[in-house]
Amino acid sequence: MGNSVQNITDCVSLIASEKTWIEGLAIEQLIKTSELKGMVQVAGMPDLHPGRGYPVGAVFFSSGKIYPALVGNDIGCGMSLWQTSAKVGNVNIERWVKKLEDVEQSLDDSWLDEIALRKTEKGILRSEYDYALGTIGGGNHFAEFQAVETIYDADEIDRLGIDKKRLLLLVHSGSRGLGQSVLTHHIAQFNHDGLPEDVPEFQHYVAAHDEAVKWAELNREMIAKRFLQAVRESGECVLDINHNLVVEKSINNIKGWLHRKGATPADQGCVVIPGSRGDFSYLVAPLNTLDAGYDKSNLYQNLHSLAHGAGRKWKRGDCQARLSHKYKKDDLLRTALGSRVICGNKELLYDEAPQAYKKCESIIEDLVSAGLIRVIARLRPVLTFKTNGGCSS
DNA sequence: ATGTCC
Repeated sequence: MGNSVQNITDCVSLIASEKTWIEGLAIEQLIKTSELKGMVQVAGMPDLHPGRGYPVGAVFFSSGKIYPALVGNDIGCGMSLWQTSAKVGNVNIERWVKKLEDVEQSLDDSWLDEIALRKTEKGILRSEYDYALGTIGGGNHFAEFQAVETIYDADEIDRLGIDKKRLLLLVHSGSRGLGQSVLTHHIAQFNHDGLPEDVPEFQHYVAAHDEAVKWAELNREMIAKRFLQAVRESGECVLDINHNLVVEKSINNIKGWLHRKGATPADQGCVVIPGSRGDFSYLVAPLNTLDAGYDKSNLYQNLHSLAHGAGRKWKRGDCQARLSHKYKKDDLLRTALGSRVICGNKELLYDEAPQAYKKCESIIEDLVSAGLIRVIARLRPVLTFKTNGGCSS
């Protein structure tokens, strides 16, 4: 395990083997973040890459104060995995492509009762962004139908209620404009400064944050339901995990705040670590402290977290220049794994191309050799939906 | 990341 955990400083660790390439700027950002007041320990995951000031694919544990800017605008962003009723061999993908034409519009009035009910059940009061419920958004967000390619742990697959003959639906989205508004409100008052636990704004932020997390969960639920309705199938949620949020946590007897910025929880059961749209995703089981032989010092180093994806290799905005000589727009609508891509936005088509990401397998290997996960299954992309919005030229 | 900025 030791060869996949690098101790950069006393309070900065990196869960990655020496052979995993990580951009220098991301490490610099990780170290800089560890120097914030009240910061106890930070950890980079193998998918670590630079963000705006702070790195993505990292977890930050602080004491006495929280840093909303570390969580960022997309509070509650995460992954939902749904089991669908569709049998893998029975699906005509091009027919589905046509059926998914309208899934980007606001949900129509037929959904109003269900939205009202689910908001009440989840305790969501805010309604300014209801028009965005059930929409994926841009960036790296997507909804992807996947087939179970290889099973490594059939018992766990059964426990999760997964039928390998049927397609899965993986939804990656967050709190859209709502989370953005929560961050903007904080920045307007405090810039990037943290909030000490004893100021009233601390509770205000935490309350707004927690509501945005629930809103993001409901957003993924509504996305899954509308996609299933569009292809005339049913489905059940297998798991839903947030990788962008701050939660209270005691680690090694220190009570503090765990900020996750693109870092999947390792303390909430099985999770999906998605590859790029042209790569496999992995269903994995985090190994917890109860597992024999688990080194407690290692638990501290990964701060109860795992990678949230394959990790960017190329910067957004660079990708079109790097790829357009070789791949025309239409070439990117199919992947090397034979999957189909829906994405009418040319910029996203290039920025989210598989070539812009590391191979997911290398991220998984690092987590396995660090002793942090066990692989349950490998999932193959069948149809990836990205936003059609924005420029389509 | 964002009914984003042009």
